[in-house]
Amino acid sequence: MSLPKVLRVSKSGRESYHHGDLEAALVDAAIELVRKTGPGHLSLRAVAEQVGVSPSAVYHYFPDKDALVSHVGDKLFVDLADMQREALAKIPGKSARAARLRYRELGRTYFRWAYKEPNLFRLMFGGFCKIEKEGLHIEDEAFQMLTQCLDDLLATGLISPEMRQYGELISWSSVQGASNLIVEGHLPPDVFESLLDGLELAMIGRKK
Amino acid sequence: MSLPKVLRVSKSGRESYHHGDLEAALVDAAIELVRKTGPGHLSLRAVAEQVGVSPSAVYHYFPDKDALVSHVGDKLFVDLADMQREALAKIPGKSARAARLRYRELGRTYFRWAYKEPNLFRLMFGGFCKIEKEGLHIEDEAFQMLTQCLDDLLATGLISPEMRQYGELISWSSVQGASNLIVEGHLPPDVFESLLDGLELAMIGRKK
DNA sequence: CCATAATCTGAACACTATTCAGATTCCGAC
DNA sequence: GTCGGAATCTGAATAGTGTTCAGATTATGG
Repeated sequence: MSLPKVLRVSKSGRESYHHGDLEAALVDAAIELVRKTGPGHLSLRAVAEQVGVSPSAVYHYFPDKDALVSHVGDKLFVDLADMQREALAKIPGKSARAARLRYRELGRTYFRWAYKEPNLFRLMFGGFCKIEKEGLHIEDEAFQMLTQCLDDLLATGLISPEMRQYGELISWSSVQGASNLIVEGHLPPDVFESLLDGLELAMIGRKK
Repeated sequence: MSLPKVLRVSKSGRESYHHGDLEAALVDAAIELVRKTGPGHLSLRAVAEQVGVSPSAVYHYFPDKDALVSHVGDKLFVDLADMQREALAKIPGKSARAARLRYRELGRTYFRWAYKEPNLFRLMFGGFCKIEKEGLHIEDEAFQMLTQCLDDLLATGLISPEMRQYGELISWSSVQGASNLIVEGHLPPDVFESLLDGLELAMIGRKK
C-alpha cells in the first residue's frame, strides 16, 4: 500500500498533504542552500520553502535548526567516504606503486572535496555538527580506508614500522589542515600537491 | 585636549554621548561574546548593548556584521602571533636542542590557543574573516617565526635541505589540521603531543 | 563663538527561529 | 469498508535579528 505518494493529489495545493520523505528532502535542500549561502547564513524558512512545506513542519523531524545542520553534516561525511572509496577502487593491486598512488589519491580526493565545496567543508569541520560519539572513533569509514592504505605501504616496505604508528595522525592532520588553509585563502591551491610530495618524502623517505 | 572621555558626563544617560574608542570597544566586546556563543550565534545587537551603545552606532565603523567579525579575526591573528613570539622568547640559543624545543613549542602554542578558545579558533579558520590580501602572504608574522625555526633546524643539521623546502607547509598544515580535528571532537586532545613526535620523526628522522 | 562635521539615537522594515492550537491525512482495529 | 486515534502538516503569533535613515547630540576648526 506504499504507492509513491507524490502522485496522489489532495485538497491542499500540493500533491499530497503528507510529503513522503520529508526528513531526507529537508536535508538535501539544506545541503543545496548551504552550498550557496554558507553554513552560517542558512535559513530554516528557506529550506522549508524549497521543499514546499511550512517552516513549522521542520520541527517534527529536528528539534531545532542546529540539529538539521548537524544531520546535514552526517550526510556529508558519508558522501565524502563514498568518494574516497570510489577513488581507491580505481587503483587496485598490491604493488608498492599502487599503494603509493592510493595513498596520494586518498588525500587528493579529500582536498578536491574541500576545494569544490568550501561551504560544505566549513559545515563539516567548522563546529556546526555535533559529534556525540566518544573515543577514537573518528569518521569511521574514511579512517578505516586510510588505515588500510597505510598498512599496504607498510606491507610493501615503503614506510617503517616506526613511522607507521603516526601514519593516520600525520596524514589526516596535514591533509585536513592544508585543505582548511587553502579553502580559507591562507595558502594558494597549488601547494596541495607539494604537500603530498612533502608527505611522501617524510613518510617514505625518498623523492620519487 | 584629549582628556579621558569616560569621565565626562552629558545630558544622555551614559558618561559621554561620544564613546571615545568605540571601534576597539566593539571588537573587544565581540571577542568576548564569540567566546561564549560561537561565531555563528553572535548578535550585533548584543555587542552594541554590551558596549552600551545603540545597534545602529556600529554601522559608523563597520559596513555590516560580517565586517565586524572579520576585524575580530584580524585582532585574533595578532594575538596568536604575540603568544607565539612570547613562547619562542623563552627558549633562546643556537643549539640544536634549543632549535628543536622552539619548533615543538611553536606548535604547542598554536594548539593550546585553539583548544582553550574553540570558538575563537573557529572564527579565525572557519570562513568568517575574509582574507583580502593575495599571494603566499599567509599570516605574515607567525609564518615568519615558523620560517626562522625551520632555518635554525636546517643550520644545526637536524633537517635536510630536501626536507627543509616542505617545512612550513607540512608543519603548519599538520598543526592546523590536528588542532581543528581535536577541537571538533574527531580526535582526543592527547594525540597532539603524538603528532609533534611524529612530525619530528618525519622531519628530523630519528626518535629522541 | 559659531558653523560644520562627526557621532550616536530611535523608530522602522523585513526577516529570522521557535511555539502551539488546530486542520489534514494516514493507518490499523473492528 | 469505516471509524478512531496517531502522525503529519499548517497558520498565526511571539520574540529577536540585521539593516536603514532621518534627526538629535556632541566635538572641532576657523
